[in-house]
Amino acid sequence: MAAAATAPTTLQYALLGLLARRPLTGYEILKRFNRSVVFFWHAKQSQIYAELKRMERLGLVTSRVEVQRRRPNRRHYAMTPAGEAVLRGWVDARTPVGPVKDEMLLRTFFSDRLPPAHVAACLRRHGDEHDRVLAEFEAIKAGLQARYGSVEMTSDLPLVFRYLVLEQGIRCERMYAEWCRWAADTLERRRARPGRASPSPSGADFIVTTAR
Amino acid sequence: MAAAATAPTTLQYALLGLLARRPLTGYEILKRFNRSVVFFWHAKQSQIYAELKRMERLGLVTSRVEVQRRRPNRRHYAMTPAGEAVLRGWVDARTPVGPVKDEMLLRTFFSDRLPPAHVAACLRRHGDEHDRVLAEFEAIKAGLQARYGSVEMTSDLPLVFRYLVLEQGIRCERMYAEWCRWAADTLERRRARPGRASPSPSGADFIVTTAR
DNA sequence: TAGCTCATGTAAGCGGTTACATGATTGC
DNA sequence: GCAATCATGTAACCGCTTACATGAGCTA
Repeated sequence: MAAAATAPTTLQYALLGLLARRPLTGYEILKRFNRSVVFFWHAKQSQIYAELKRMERLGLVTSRVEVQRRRPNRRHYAMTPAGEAVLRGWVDARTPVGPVKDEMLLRTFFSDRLPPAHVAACLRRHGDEHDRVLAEFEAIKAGLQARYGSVEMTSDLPLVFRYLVLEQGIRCERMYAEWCRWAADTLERRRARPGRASPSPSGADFIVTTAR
Repeated sequence: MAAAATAPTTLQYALLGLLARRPLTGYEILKRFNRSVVFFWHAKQSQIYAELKRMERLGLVTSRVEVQRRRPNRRHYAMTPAGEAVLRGWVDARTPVGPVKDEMLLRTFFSDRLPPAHVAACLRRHGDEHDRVLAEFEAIKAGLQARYGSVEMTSDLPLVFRYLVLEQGIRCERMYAEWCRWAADTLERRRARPGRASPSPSGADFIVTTAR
């Protein structure tokens, strides 16, 4: 039951969260992870199995092997009291507004050497991608509502939280798709105008004003 | 001029993008990076310096040292034709809709063991954080507009692209802040109702329907 | 006198991806 | 017969963070 000297990783919290309701095998954790958590926190199979092992060494979970005859053996994991304490502490903590990594924005930022009409077309294609994801999310929402009723109606608390994060996904995809279209429109509207190469400031950077 | 066997990393594209206009010293690259690119692609100083070295070995950039008397020596980097080709190829490529990592959503997803009123309060606090960032971005936009005119008006193409990505940041922060408030409202509205612990489905996961 | 700017680098370590290995069972 | 499912693991590698080192000059 060696106490964790270093702060747990986010993935550990995710796995503890999945184990919070009841014990699961590694494979079950993997499957559930890929059907729920993966939409907002991704990890590969190899990392998940490795992390579970590590968590056992840290005393956050315990495990036992079940021997099966016609199937590969499987390992059952259960959360320890220490694990539960860690999970509770984390859920209750503040979330920092972490730094962004968005390759599309980076690409757009450096797209001034391409013909604007072409960039506009790329933006529209990207917007279509987000529309597709959006449609997927909305289908999931519709499915949930059909089975269990709306957020307001259900008496199932965990379900409510699933609704909340799902809604964030929907809003995020919608926002991104709309931005793509708006950006494409803006570029194309400009095309009608003069639109010379680069006369004025340009060397100036993103930040121009404000404290800090 | 050894050709790159492995695909360049995104950070390399970012650095090439900064070098595209004119040669810069490592320190200048670092400063510009932290005033523009960092808003949508972050990297630490140590990584940037190391990456520039690596890019020179790969033939994407060249460098020469300038000896200074009253200041530390500095290294000037310039993009090679190979680097320019790599950059052009990348800018013109498709962007995949990369996987998400959002600790706030993960935390919310597993918040069913906390009192809903408390979770609502956390969500509001988080929303305030995003409001703060939003205000910062809008101040930057206002500053740009005051100096160089609106997106529609400027004849400076690179500036247009700065406007575009800035707008995405603004929309993203606004969306997030609004979602936080909506989620908090939803939880609080539920509190008035019965709101039992967990009778019905719960074990069911995120995905309930749809193809794939 | 303290602390910031200029200016570049190295080293340890971790989080995460890619890829590989195994092999019976079940469904089309 | 072919593919997918079940079920767990290891090993190499890479991107990135953290931390440290240096030291002159300028500004409050």
